[in-house]
Amino acid sequence: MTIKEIAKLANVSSATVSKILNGKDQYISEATRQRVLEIVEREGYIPNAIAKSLKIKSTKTIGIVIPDVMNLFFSELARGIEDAAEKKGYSVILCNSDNKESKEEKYIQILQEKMVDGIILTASERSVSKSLKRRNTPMILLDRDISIDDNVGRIVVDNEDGAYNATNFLIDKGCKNIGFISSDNINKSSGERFKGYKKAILEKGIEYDDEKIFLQNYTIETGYKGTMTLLEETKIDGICCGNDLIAIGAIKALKEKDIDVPREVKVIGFDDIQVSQYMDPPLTTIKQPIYEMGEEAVKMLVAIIERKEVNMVKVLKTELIERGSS
Amino acid sequence: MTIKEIAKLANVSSATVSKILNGKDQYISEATRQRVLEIVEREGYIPNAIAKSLKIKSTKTIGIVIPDVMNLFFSELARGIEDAAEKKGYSVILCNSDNKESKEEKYIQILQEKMVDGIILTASERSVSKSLKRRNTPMILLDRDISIDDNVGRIVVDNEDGAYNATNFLIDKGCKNIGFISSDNINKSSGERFKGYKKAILEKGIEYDDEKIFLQNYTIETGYKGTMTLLEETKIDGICCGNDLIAIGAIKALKEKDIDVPREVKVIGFDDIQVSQYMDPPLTTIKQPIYEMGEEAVKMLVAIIERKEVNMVKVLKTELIERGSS
DNA sequence: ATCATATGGGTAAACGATTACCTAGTTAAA
DNA sequence: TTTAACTAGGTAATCGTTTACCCATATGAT
Repeated sequence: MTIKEIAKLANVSSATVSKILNGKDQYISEATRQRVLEIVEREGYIPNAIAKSLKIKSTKTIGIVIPDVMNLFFSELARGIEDAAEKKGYSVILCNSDNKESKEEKYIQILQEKMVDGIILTASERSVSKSLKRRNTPMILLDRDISIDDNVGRIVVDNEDGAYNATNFLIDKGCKNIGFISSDNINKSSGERFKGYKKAILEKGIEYDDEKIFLQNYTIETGYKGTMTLLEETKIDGICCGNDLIAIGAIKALKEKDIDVPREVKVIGFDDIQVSQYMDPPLTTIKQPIYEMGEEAVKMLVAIIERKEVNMVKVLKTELIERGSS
Repeated sequence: MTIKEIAKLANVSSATVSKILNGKDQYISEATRQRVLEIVEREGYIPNAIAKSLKIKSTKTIGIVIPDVMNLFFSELARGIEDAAEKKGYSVILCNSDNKESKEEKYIQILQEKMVDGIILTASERSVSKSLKRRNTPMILLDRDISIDDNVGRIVVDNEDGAYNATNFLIDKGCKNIGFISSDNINKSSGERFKGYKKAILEKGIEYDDEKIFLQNYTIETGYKGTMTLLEETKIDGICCGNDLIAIGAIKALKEKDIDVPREVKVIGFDDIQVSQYMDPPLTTIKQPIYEMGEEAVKMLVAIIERKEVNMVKVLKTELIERGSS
């Protein structure tokens, strides 16, 4: 079923059908309008958006590249993006990069071939210089900022401030030996959180101690391993975690060692992913407005696509959520 | 940059460029091949897949419609799908239906307009009759089976068997008063799990008691509310939960009531979502091969797209994972 | 010497929409 | 009565590929 066949059935030209279907029916009589619409309905005609896209040079589709939808943080981002996109009439193509630059580049290439109107990228750890250059598709960097001078939008959170507040919170609760477990800081957000941690302890006159730092990945396993390592090598009464998954792993390790949380060791996370509140003890954490970040990314991207004036960087605030783990 | 411009730069016709780019270069000299490829590289030419799709009538894209990517179960499904799709050269468009038939129908319409090669649907609770009829896009029903006679593929798990095993496990552990909390059973999978539960207790001579049943949603809240309700109205020493989220809510409620899990009340979940093992106590559950289900859905779908012979229904097995909650 | 086949490419018609421009009749204004 | 403007459509080029054919020339077989 094509628009031509519909046109034939209705005894009009395909132009007329097209105009009716697109609401450009100012100069179409109500009679033919109804007739055409009825035939469209009766025949179950489905417009071919591919053909349309080819002509109008817009696919009403955006691509998102994230490390892994199974990670609660990214799935919430994805959800925020999809919801906002749907409201604006866009579909979203989902790509999981597994934090691998190769997959990331491959996906960005494919997305451009598919002529997406824009791309939202939560970058893997290293910069993706090649595919990002000579790109003409609008792009937003979400959460993970990478240093490229290119013309991209950015949605980030004040990571340093968040970690600073987290650490201060632990200090105020009486902690004197605070560990820091996070992703290794070639990635910018983790680096900023580390800075916030350091700033807080130094300000309060606590000595910085390399042995209290464990940097690996943003995973539960890292939290577990990191805590076990810190426990062996040094004395701690508080752990500032780079994200909630790490905090979950940390608590698991502490429990196994029969160390009471929060009495003996206090733990604070970062992100406030959905399950955090259901952990035992419920996680105290620095809440990122994850869903909202996704939404903001879409808003900025669509504004760029529509060639509106926009501020190319938006920094969102974090918020400390006190629960049971500290 | 179009193929024609590349052709002009290389002093060949666009047909030649197209053939080279698509590996149909049997009758192209190595010299021109190299020359064209170099120009393509130098100019950063990106093929327009939209134009290609229009011509070859295939978009190498599939659509997935799930209730909510933020739900761990569905995000794992989505990941399984995306990974398998990528291996087969397909991209995936992600749609969240929020369990609403209206959104579901809207998305299915859009996906068809975008000429996806196939659709994977985890249906919302009620049947989506209208948009599923007169469809000519291949479709797989994943996890949630709905009764349509139409020509669709199906990937399901043996839900009845899983719940049967779960309940039997609780009985073998000594439970005599087993509650059942799940989604209300207009949706088929929950209905089957309920049947498995009932079958198990009746077989062991335990009387069926309506008061021990609480059916609402597949959410943490339902688990919490359901447990509180059962605790008030009746006596229980075991809870068979329709999924892990419910189990998480149940444990939360039991802890609040200072009831020890698993000593006083044993809890078993269903799904084995990622975080289950990190709960306290770690969840005993009926593991569904979630990721694999996503993969299988893609395999079946691609087989249908490529017009291969396939069995239109695949039933996967569950497995009991014993952890700390029972 | 002739014919068949392999080699290296080019021409142009699709694919299914959109839309700038055209036509022709009707109304209204001058 | 002429003309401008509005109404209700139609024509056909175009978007960027792919691919069924077509056309040479070269090579080999008979």
